[in-house]
Amino acid sequence: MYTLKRDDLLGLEGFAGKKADNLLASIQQSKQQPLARLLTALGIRGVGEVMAGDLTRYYSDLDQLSRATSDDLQLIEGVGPNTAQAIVDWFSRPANRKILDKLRSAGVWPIVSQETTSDTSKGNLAGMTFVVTGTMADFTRQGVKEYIESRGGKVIDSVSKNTSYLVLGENPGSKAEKARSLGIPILSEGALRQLAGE
DNA sequence: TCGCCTCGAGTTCA
DNA sequence: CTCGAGGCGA
Repeated sequence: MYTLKRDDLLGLEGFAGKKADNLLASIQQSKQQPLARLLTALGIRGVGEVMAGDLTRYYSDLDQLSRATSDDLQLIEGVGPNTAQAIVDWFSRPANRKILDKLRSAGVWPIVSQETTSDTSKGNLAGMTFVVTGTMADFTRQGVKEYIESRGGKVIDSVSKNTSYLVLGENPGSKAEKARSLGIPILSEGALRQLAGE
């Protein structure tokens, strides 16, 4: 694999020393993403953001995961025969093994990340589950999620009777209706902050 | 068999 | 962002 050199950049217009250094540093930085993030990007059927996070709690790098059998995987909460098989199949494909080789030789080989063990025992929202619908004024969706999770709450994306609160924004979808019919308490953005103790 | 939850793809809007 | 499909656990 060809590795971009600092001198390559210096030949380009507009790339004086500092800018070149910044770019190279930025590229290096991009290789330091959490394992769960890379796992999601592999495109294994049934493995999205949440599943990937769960998997990294049991397997701390791709080598370990690639050696897992279907039975091993099914011991994990939320992983059944179907998903387990999809994972085993993915790692058995020669084309995918090549991808892994390339990642490894490019230095993209994350091990388990710092995050995710967000202990749910702390924070004002501990033990509560939230569903967010509509658009928030002061938050991006990711932002609301982080806000809630950092205070011990959990964010899921469909309303059920287990949902503690529905956080309602502008232009809500069908979730608002469902929450109402289930008698789920509805929170405005401000009410959420209040509940969180702001 | 059913309800809950995640995934994944389609839509809409700035 | 929404919403339907389908996997998983009970």
